[in-house]
Amino acid sequence: MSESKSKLFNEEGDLVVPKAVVGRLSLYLREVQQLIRDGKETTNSTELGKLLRVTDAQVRKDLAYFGQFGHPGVGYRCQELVAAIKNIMGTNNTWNVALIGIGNLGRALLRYKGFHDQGFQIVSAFDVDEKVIGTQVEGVEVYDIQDLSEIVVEQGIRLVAISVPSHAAQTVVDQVVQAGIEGILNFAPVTISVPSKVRVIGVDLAMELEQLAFTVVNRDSKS
Amino acid sequence: MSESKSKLFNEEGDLVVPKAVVGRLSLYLREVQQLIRDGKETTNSTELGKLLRVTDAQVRKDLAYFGQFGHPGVGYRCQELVAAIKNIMGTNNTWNVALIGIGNLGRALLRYKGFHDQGFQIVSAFDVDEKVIGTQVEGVEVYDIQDLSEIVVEQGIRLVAISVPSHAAQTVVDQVVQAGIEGILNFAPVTISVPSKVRVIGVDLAMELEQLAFTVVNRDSKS
DNA sequence: TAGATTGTTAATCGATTAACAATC
DNA sequence: TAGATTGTTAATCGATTAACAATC
Repeated sequence: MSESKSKLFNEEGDLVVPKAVVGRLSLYLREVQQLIRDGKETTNSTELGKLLRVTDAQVRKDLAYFGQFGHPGVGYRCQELVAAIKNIMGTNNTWNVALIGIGNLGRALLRYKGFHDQGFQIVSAFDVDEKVIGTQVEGVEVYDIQDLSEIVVEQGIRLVAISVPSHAAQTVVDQVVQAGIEGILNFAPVTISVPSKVRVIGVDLAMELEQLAFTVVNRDSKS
Repeated sequence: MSESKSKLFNEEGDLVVPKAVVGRLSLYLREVQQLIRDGKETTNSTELGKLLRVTDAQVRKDLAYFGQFGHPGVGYRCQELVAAIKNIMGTNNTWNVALIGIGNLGRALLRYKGFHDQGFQIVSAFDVDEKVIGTQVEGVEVYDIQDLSEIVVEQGIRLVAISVPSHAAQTVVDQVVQAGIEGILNFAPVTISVPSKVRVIGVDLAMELEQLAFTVVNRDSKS
């Protein structure tokens, strides 16, 4: 029954949830996971609002886009809410991820422990450099990027992280798209072109510093 | 004369530019820099809009928050526009940045070439591990974090990047704030508390993958 | 039951877009 | 001059907030 997702989409098949809401959903998840570590059983929209610096109404509205997870008079049970948000984000099961580009950043990503806890596992790595192809980095095999299509199918990989030099990014993206990848996390500081069916999120580290510089230079009176 | 910035602030001293505009400003900068590399002398709001997938009206309005950089009938001269945006972002001069936490990610950030081009230089690194204190990584000296206040003054450092384990993040942040740092780029996947005068931008890599997973799972009909 | 807190509607606020006179 | 494109105003659209009946 295709009705199960009906609230998230309108008649034209467009996602009806504001993009900002999805961003906050990840933040709610992170905070509630922290509350659980702190030993809390339940939370509520006021508490979550304070943690994220949004209003309580915003918290309730954000969550209500996806269903009814709260208990009037009680609040939200932490474990329940975590399960619900993971379900929405699609991270209740682990995603196999491929890493493309074994430079400095790529190696750091391979060693990064934070992915696993949130349901992501880098299961294979790819490069063009013959010196690294065939080796293992952090227990992850490095393959020739030419073998991408094959390995992707073999290992059920739907997402890739790309950490190649900017000049190589579009070529790699084309290969990745060709291999049937559905989502790309792009660390190269360039805009890449993909068919509309493929999702892209770009992370530009220099740009983040730039945004920080702006907020420091154009500081206003309050937070 | 405090009138020079008057357009960006209202009577209460609050920044009057939508946050989303500042984000796009960095994207305009990146695109125009690319256009220059491609040999283009001028661009216009229609072209920039297509590159960023926003309307031409949005481009003109965004830039107009900060002044008049365009030439009716001509468009925007690329070099001029780059200079103008760098001026707005505060990156027309180089920022000295300190890196805190020399783990996997920290080392990758030290080696990352992309910062320099956008006006950022990591001039010193800090850790608590005696084994790395006193060594150099990529030509950058690693200091004891206890020496932070001293070095920060010495080297004119106003921004730091923090890549320490989550459990250490808040302690490090407190030290950083104590040392008079004005802006923090936080790679630890936790919310940190700072006085309102200090700016923070958080980069949570697992969260980015999570956002990507969401867009893949809840794919709508169009881009 | 009384108190707390949700989910949801209506009102408010802010951001985007369309349109066009001014300019080169 | 005719054509192109800006900067800006007004109209539209979308997101946030306030308020409250429903619920535990």
